[in-house]
Amino acid sequence: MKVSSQEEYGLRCLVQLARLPEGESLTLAQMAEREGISTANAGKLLWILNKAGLVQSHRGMKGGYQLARPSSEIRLSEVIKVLDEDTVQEHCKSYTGVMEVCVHTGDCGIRPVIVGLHEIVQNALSEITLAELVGNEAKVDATLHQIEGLQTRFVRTPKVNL
Amino acid sequence: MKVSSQEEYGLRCLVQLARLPEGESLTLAQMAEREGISTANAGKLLWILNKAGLVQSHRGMKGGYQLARPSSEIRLSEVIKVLDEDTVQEHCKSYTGVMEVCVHTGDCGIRPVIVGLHEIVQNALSEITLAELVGNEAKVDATLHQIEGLQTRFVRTPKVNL
DNA sequence: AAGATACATTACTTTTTTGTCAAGATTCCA
DNA sequence: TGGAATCTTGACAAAAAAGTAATGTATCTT
Repeated sequence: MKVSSQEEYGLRCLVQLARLPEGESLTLAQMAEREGISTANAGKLLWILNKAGLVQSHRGMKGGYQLARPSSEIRLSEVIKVLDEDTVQEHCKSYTGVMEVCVHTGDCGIRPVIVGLHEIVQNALSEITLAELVGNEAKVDATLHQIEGLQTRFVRTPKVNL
Repeated sequence: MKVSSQEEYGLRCLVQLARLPEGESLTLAQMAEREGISTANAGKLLWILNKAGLVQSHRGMKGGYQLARPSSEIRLSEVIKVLDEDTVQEHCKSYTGVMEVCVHTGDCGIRPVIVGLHEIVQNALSEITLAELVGNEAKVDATLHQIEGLQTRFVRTPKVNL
């Protein structure tokens, strides 16, 4: 279970855009330099993000990329989903598909782990927006640890008073 | 963010072993057949699991593999960690290492996402043991959804009466 | 002790994922 | 209008992961 290169760099590019003052944009060359990746690679990533409607591009001089929506309206769950869509398709037509080919019949116990894990991750990521990632390490850290903390607490003690 | 092939098949092999009556074992050939993978591949997976101390092997006739501990004492968090250890090393010397090479200085907001995600996943997996995966889809599903449910509920409503 | 069975280990092949290149299309500016 | 800047796109190359093969070593049975 790991974050792919494409996910990581793609997310970083979006954070760069989220940092910009209203109305400004970044060219591929600028983006590449800021993230320490090649221009070609940045081009590919931004192309994916553009196709998915997360960023808007403009060609020619004065061209570049900017976010398609305010950073506070872009959740990480959406970002990650877009960035590994291609990959996920293959492993087995997304996690549901795993099962149709799976040698385990029905009641095997593994299916819910795979599917459930995916849900848990999406769930956690849906609590964070791009805006929260902008120059704000402490805050994000707190958000995530709040999730983890509660999780641990309540799960380990099945019945709690609500 | 996806479950690698090695993680999935490795886990499946362990579940096969967990299903066995006390004292019995499975050979590579049996394991391979039951999971629909090649014997060579099963050999590699079991070798990793053996090195990590999760299973015990015995050679020669009457040989095979069995769990090194009762299935109720093997948590999925440990299993997954063992199965992608090699892979994780490379991406950037485990998630902490990412940062030493990272072009982002200190307060970038991305680090806690990567690290935090990893923690959340480990956390969820540490709540499940191999024993719970044995022929018991409904139960695992409930466990995981309980985690997710609580998570969503509490995080979305920042202040709750406890 | 010999031979058969089964794991151990390393090197190699194939497939998948990443990353690069190059030719084309659009936009801006003079 | 022409040229420079910049994104677009598909083909290609390199690196990583997954899977296979082959040779070696331990254990059991007779």
